[in-house]
Amino acid sequence: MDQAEGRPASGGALLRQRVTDAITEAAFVELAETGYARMSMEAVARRAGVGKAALYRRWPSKQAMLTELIRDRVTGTLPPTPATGALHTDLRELLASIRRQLANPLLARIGAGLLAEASHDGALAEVLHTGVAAPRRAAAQAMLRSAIDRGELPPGLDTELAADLLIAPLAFRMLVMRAGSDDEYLDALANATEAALKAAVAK
Amino acid sequence: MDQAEGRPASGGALLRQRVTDAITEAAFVELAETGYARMSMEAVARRAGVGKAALYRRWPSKQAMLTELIRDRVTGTLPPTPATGALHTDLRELLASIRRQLANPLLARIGAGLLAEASHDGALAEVLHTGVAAPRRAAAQAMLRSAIDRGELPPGLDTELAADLLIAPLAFRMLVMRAGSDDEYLDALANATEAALKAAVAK
Amino acid sequence: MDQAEGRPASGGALLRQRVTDAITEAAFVELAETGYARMSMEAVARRAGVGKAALYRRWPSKQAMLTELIRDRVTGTLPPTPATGALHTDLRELLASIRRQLANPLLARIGAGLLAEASHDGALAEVLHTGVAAPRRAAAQAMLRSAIDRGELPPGLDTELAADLLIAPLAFRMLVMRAGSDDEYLDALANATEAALKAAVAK
Amino acid sequence: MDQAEGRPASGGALLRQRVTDAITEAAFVELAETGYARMSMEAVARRAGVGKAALYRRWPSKQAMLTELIRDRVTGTLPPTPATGALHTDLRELLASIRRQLANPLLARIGAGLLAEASHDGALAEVLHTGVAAPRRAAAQAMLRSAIDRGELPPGLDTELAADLLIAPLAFRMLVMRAGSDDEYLDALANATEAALKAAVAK
DNA sequence: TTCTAATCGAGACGGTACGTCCCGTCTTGCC
DNA sequence: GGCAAGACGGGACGTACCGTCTCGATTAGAA
Repeated sequence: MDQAEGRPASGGALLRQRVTDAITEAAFVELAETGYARMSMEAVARRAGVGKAALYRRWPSKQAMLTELIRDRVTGTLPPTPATGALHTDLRELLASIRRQLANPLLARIGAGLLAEASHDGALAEVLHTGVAAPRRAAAQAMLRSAIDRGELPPGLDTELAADLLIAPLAFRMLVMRAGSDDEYLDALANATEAALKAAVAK
Repeated sequence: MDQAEGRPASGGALLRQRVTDAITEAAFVELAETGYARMSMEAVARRAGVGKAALYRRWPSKQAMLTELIRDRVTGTLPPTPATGALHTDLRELLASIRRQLANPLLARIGAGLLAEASHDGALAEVLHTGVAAPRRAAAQAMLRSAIDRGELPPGLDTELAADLLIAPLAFRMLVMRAGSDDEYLDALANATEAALKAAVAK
Repeated sequence: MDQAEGRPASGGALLRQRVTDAITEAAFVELAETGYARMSMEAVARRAGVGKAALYRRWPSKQAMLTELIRDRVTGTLPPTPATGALHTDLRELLASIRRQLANPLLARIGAGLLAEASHDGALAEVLHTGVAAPRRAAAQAMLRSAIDRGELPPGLDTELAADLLIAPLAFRMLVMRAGSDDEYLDALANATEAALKAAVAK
Repeated sequence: MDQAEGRPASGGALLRQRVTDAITEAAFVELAETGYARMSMEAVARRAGVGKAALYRRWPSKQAMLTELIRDRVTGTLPPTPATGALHTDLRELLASIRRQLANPLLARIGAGLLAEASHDGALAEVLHTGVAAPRRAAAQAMLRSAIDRGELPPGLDTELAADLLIAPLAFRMLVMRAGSDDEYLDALANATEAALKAAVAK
């Protein structure tokens, strides 16, 4: 799944970067146009001006290609963890950051398909979990720990639950309900979430 | 899309209920086994012991069939709105009810696929919104209004936001993160949500 | 294959003649329009304003229906055997008669299909042989016997061969080659055939 | 319809001869077993061990495939024109040659179907006319011209009519009547035909 | 610089599923 | 019981992709 580089072998040749790039580019365009499930390898190859074999030389299957492409695109673009020095402003900033990320048009088009595929494709599920969800949860939890250190939140805070409270309402609204959220909504949500966090102590 | 009943004037022939039932049954089994996107009409027909034409006589396409099947299965199974007389117990009961619904194994298998398909299929999106989401939100909001009437929540409550706070954390966790939730999680979540609701006043 | 009439049975009812007629009429129109092999029972029923079952109540299959229809239409329409009192004029008249029959537009459309079907359908082959070919050969042979009696042809004439010589050139030309034949052609053919017949003595 | 050879400019892929051969082989077996009209592309593909797409890559439809297959099989197998130096022996030899060709078991099975299809399919009609009928008529007419040059036939011979007289009786008997013909029949037919030819002068 | 082997574009390959049409049978309710 | 209408199981039609394979024509590392 990662043979896109390398091969110092004997008389051989390497997979050419230009080709890989053309495929990647074409694949994201196709993804955006037709969605995760409907995208066809033939269309990607055609758009990239490339033979189908060039795709299958790089990835063993359509799923694997998409999984890797998603991973590479999505990983490493983690926005900075808010650190304003106060829980309420940190919170408000985190919500704005989440909104910004979820408003990405590609994500809007293929996000749901990604989650659907992940139910059947362990590799993709893993990518999404460790590449997307985990770092964001970790950032949120770091933010919460700062607040605990500052005394803004009780030391007994259940950070697992707290991360859900922080992320879920906005993520669910945008990803699943496909509803928008204006600044007022975020303000109100920040207030409510702050209250929730203060009550989120483990038993 | 709903011609399974009704009479085209005179002398005509009706779609037979037994066949419709066999197809419906087979379709759900296939859905559970292979998921929303991978399911094949041929497999459904084969399993139902039916010709492919019997499917296409009822629905114009695979998408239409699935959309209608989902609608019929999912609509009308609305659990009762909690009405214990106290916000906290209502809340706890609603969370338990949501967990029960989301634990449905069929839903677990095809829920994500459904959401993915809905991004590209307006009819399905509509079905999911008006058939699934809207009644549940309405029930949650009715519950909240009772609490307002009893003075447990402020009259200025933003019920739109409040519904998100009620439903999203658990739904997101189970549907998207595919994580479980034990009774302790629900207890703690109920506490935190109650606090959030009390702070969820519109600006 | 012959149940189109009859059935004085117990409390039953008879197949209605009006329906049979409508089907027959429609079948010939469809035959003429789409040919023997392409004709569809659904189209016949539709055109006749009749249920498909009405067809299958009368005939066990598409082939059987066509076979019987062809038989009924084609049998009994035998033109009179020429008897002018002289071989040459008899001959010329017979050729004109053959040309007239083969110029039938329905025959032109479905004749070849009929022959093709007959290769795979013994019943149809039988119908065509005993209903169409045999009586015409018999008439030709009667004509030849008159000529022998008059001394215009030798008594040792091979009437089997002679019938081929009489019928085949024109029939092959029109039926298989789908070529026309004007009066001059028929005149010349009559001359040549007369010469051939005089030489057609069995060894 | 003929792209089985040739190169589409550069880098492309060719239809593989082995596959084409397997399909051709399978198609003729199926043709012989089930006839022209009943033959199915799925059965051909199955028997050839080939995907249906391999067929449709070569020919746009079932009809086109059969038309081309027939053309290729039937064209170029023209037997030599008799040239014994005497009309009577030429004639006898030509009849024997016709009998030999029409006794081909494949032809016996699908010949009629071919003619039937030709009524509805101009391409096939053309193939049969220019590929099968025309060269044979031309050969017969060449044979007749030699006889004229030798003085065995009158210079005013109507060669169009003469070709009919030569070919039709035997062809009609075998192809349409599906009757056999022994050597005695051919001897007698040769005698009669020779007499007919001598009388076949244009008006 | 020449050799040489893997990569390249193109697209054919065996398959599977799509949605359509027709076969011959069966079902429904009316006459 | 026949009738019109048309649903039924089945099977072939011709199309679109899947992932693999084949073909000459590059192309770049090793000699």
